[in-house]
Amino acid sequence: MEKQTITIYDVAREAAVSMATVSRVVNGNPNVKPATRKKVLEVIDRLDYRPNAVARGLASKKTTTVGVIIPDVSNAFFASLARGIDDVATMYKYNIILANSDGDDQKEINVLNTLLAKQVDGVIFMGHHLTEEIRGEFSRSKTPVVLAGSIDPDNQVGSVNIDYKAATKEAVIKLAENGHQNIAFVTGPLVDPINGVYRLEGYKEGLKEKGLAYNEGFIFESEYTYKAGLALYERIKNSGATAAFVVDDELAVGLLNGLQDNGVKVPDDFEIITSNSSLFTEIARPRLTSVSQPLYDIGAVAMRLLTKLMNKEEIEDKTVVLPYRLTEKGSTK
Amino acid sequence: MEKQTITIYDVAREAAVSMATVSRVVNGNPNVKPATRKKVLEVIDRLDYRPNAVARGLASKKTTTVGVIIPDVSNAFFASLARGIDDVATMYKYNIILANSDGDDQKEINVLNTLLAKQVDGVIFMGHHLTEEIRGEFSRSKTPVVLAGSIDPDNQVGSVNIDYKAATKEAVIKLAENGHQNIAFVTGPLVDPINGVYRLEGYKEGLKEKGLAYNEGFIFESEYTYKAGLALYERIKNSGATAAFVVDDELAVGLLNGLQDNGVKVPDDFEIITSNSSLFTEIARPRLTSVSQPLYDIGAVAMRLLTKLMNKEEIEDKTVVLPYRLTEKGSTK
DNA sequence: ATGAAAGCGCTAACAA
DNA sequence: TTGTTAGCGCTTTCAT
Repeated sequence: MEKQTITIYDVAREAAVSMATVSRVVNGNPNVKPATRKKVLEVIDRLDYRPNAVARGLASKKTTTVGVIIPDVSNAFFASLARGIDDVATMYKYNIILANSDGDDQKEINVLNTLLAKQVDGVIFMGHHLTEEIRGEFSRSKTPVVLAGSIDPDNQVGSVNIDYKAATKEAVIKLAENGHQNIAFVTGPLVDPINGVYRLEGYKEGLKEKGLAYNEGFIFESEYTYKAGLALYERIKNSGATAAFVVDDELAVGLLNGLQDNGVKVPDDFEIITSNSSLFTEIARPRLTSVSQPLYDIGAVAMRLLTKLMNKEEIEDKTVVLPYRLTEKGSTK
Repeated sequence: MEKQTITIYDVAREAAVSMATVSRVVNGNPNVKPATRKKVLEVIDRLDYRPNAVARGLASKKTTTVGVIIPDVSNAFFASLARGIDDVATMYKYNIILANSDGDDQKEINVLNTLLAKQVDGVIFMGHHLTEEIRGEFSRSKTPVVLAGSIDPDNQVGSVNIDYKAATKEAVIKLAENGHQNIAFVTGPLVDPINGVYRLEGYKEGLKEKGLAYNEGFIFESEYTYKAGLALYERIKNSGATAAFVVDDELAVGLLNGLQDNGVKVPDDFEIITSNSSLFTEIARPRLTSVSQPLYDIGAVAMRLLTKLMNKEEIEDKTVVLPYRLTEKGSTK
């Protein structure tokens, strides 16, 4: 025969109190006489009672779980964000349902719908490009949403990012000041406004500030992979570029190895600035100069913001911009 | 005023059928007249009805979510497993609650309990060392558990791994055959039976097979971090070792860089075989020869096994051993 | 093929 | 301080 599950009713009976009282002690409600509380706790312990969170969720309309939509956990960039999210979630007694989307529009929609069906109290979204459709879903549902490392062009939902434009501008200026005239912009998909709008603007402004002309031939759109970076060597070399700002570390390490495997000296013959200061930037030889984004913190702050939203607290500004730094290592002079 | 949530009851009323019928069409039960089904679907569409998974979970005692306990998502090794898990979970209509434990015994227990409270249908556990306490919790609850990349000494729960002993033995033999007499075993915590029992045995057997003596001075226990690897250089050099088998890629790259930064040529003066064939082994120069563990597959197979357990299917063998390969790259001759 | 009705285990008024 | 009693939204017998 099946092991019978212990319910709040069993505890109430054994402790000779009402369910309401048991519920109160379980939930730490102060309106319980210490003696009663003690008695109830004793029974709970004796029966090994574990409150059923699903029943609680149905009754209270709160699940204490949040949905996290991530392109790919096995990507170091997003994994760092995810870790920050989970740590803060745990801190506030939430759990996260983690769902990979591969950045695919349809998967994002599907997964969002199943998360909402599961009554998550909030959603953290990471993705490259917010489609109209998903933004529609966001605004249609009353579940709070926060973007982590992703941008909503018109700030309907909360978001946490760095100032991509300023960071890129600073990096480009540095390369220009090191004497480079031909600076490549090695980027991920330009449909992502982080690349196609903010970073690209920063790149152009940086050039302009140093009196350099913008030239489309120096824009290299690519996947965010090591292999793509390796493969880029040939094209970049042919373009005549002598330095590059790269938006992703895997990509940058690929480019670095592509250059070095072909006898190009870094930083002597070619300088590189990359973007996330991940472990890759430490491992590479030379180590890569990089824009340091506080990835963990972006996740952590996004989750913290979400707790406030879920709590219906007043928010000063739902659009958070975290600081970045330019960390100089060995791939620049 | 609040937007009223649409329930199954609303749909039933509008469609002039019973809740039971609506439930049947939502769940694809064939016992519904096509005309009725059509009518109901129409209303569902019109009202934009979304079934509440929490209510469903309470009524059906199934949540279609599984708990995943992971030491650290931002570790590339575990992230790969997690990705495999999620992909298969999605395939079988499950979601995963992902919880980081840092390999901390107490956190593991806590998180397991909250997962069980949330009525997950199953649990996938990744961790270095199964404490008695957590094994007790596993056997006490009737929720199925599968270990991914972790070993249960007495196979109470399901698990998916590679043959660590054979892999290590093979690697050590290869190093011995390349002429090395002093082969270091660079390992993570030996309390983890994967290291302290299986790999260590493989190491010893490999030495024995090649007529080499075992010497404790060649065992280096370390954290799984790049920094720890870098720091190991000095000790390993002083030990007189001229080759190393390393159980973790980050650690191995650290050691590699430590050696090379100090002028030791790899593989000419020192050979290295590492263990996970992660991207790090590609990025390093020279690229690292490695035991290739199918990380994604370990996760995927673990999740697949869990679906069978949750489904109460008969399992031939709950202890799955996946194949590994020794992939030769540049850090061996 | 369809409906009625009893839960699932808990929270949250409201009363007392 | 404690108890009574409706639900929360759905699934699932059991009838019909």
